[in-house]
Amino acid sequence: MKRKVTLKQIAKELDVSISTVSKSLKDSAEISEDTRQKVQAFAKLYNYKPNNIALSLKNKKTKTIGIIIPEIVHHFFATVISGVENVANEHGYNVIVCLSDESFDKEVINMEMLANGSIDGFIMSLSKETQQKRDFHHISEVINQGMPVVMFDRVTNDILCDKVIIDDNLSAIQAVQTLIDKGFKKIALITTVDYVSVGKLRTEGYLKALKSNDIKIDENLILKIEDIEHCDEAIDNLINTQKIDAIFAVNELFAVTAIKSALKIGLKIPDDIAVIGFTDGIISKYSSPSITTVSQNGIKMGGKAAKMLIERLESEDEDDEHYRTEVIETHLVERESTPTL
Amino acid sequence: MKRKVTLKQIAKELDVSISTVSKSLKDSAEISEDTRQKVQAFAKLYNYKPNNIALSLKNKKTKTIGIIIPEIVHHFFATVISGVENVANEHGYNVIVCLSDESFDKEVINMEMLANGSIDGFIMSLSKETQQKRDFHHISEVINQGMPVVMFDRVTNDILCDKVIIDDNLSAIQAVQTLIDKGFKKIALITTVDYVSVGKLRTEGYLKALKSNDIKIDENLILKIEDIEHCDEAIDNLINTQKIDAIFAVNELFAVTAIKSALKIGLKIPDDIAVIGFTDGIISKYSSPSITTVSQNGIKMGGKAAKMLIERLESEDEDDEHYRTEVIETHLVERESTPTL
DNA sequence: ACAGTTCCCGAAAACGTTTTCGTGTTGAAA
DNA sequence: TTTCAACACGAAAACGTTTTCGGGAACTGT
Repeated sequence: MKRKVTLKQIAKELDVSISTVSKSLKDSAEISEDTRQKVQAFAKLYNYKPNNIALSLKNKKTKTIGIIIPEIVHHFFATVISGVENVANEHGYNVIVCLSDESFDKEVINMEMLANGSIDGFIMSLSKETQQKRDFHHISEVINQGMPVVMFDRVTNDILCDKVIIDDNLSAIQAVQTLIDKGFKKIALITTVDYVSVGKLRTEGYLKALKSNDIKIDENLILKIEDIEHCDEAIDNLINTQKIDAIFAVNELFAVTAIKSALKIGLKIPDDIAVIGFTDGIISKYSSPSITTVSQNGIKMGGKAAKMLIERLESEDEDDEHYRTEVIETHLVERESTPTL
Repeated sequence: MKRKVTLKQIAKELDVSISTVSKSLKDSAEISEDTRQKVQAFAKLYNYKPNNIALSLKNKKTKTIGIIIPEIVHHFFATVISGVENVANEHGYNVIVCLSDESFDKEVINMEMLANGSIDGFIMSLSKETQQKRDFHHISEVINQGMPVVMFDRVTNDILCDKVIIDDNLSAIQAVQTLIDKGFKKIALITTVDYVSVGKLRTEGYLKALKSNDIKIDENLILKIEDIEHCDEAIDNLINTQKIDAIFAVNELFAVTAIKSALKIGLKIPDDIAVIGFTDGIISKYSSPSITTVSQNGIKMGGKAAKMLIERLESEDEDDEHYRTEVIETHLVERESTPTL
């Protein structure tokens, strides 16, 4: 076992100073051709690579991005990481991932851990609990210390920073409008509780779309899921008790559960019930029938977020207070769960 | 904006030495009650937190684990990360994630990047290309430098290190045996090319199961997928041209694709064709019909891998050459794609 | 009053870099 | 020969910690 070699060891071995070794490896003109070659050969032989930690300490830059997300097993978040990783790697950055598990406390702890020098900046999406409590002090604190933050998807207006989102409201309107255009009238909504920012916006979109088409809103057709683990029962109940011809679901889990529920009681999709979901993930694609969804390109979101963060990290003027909010465009991916006209 | 405060700044402010500050914060008995309190109060006021990078440099420990996986958008790998993250956090470790994108070069580059001090140890699963090339020098190099590595799922015998796997062979045998027990005779296999270690093992399991039941092997029923992106055509072809009554697929993508293909030509599942997949993921659960699979508990695998790595990192004798291979048990999750007896 | 403790604190090294500045040697020009 | 520049290299500081060691002051016991 040969441990990593350091400048000091090389210096000792070749009987020169540490500075000389360092400069030689950087091809500094200060060092004679002879010495340079000798040092470089030796370094190559022993496979010298500078120690990242020492560099980080010296440069006060870690070249590492911290990501904090609620869950990684959600396909959407996985794609975002993938997008971040890609762009980060291109720029020589690494990615350190922390999961909040939708818990406020874990989010705070993770942020504090990473904020003490481990990373150069954050990319994050709020946990449910954080959105519910509306407590963002941990984030503003980090920003105050001069560490840039980019929020995506689940964001808040209470924090001033760069953001990457989709237009949840408009996308929902368009999805519901599509259903209306296809002739559906009794459109149900399956959504989350209101404190989840994106759920709320999509719900508002649903309402707006109905209103602008003079369809009266039936509260019985609106299902707000509290407990995601047991959404089946609630959805079964909705489908069994209400007369509906279409469903707009704010995520793909609700959409696929609705489909399974409808199939279970012998309904035909899309003939008896049409379904549009949100977040174009793996479930929608491989469900039978496959599900029409509003695509929410996680790779693009992650990539954009990484780009914004890195630009800020490498920009000249440190504290540019001009924050941007990028809106990623969405589009409807039409599949088997909606009829073709 | 108030930047992070350091020991030096506190020392200057209170007109004591850096050592005194450091010791005070550690409640050292060396420092008088008075001074300690004064320092601690000041530190609290300014929210002092020690700089992780400096600590890493000093302690030669980063308290960070590096994960290298082929893809993060595969649900299985996401669950593994989740498992690692959980255990890691419990022990005060962070997790840095790198994706190889199934590419040998990216795997090597990522390992080299992280190996230069950024992390204390690796948890990894081999990329396809690496398995094909059978070139593992980057891994043995890292191990040689004294950095522990734990491999999971896609492992190799060419490297001596801790490993976490499932018994792919046995699990496949059991799955196929289940199909046989349920009365199926014409069982097709949809698998990967042979250089993917787990695919090969599962294929062997299929063959063994058939042999031990005196069912003769029909090469026409064995489909080896080269190009995963376009597996549809190949699978369509298999189902359309061969008389089969059951399918064993080595992953859930193949399984769900087979189901969609069968449904397309009007076959009933599980009556006309039964299907068992591998890797109990989100697709199998939410497919219609839902898919019977061999569960491959990623959370548990990741957790186990993290535990093994941390144990090694924190063990007394550095280079304990006694490597272990943990086998995570699997079980068949029976769903709608197989008939109940 | 003197030695021996005890108490409290600071200096300095160490981790591995990079970089600034200083210095000794050489050679050439005056 | 003297002077000065060019050249080649080393010392040291800096990043932020922790920890060992040494030493001055005060106190104890004779």
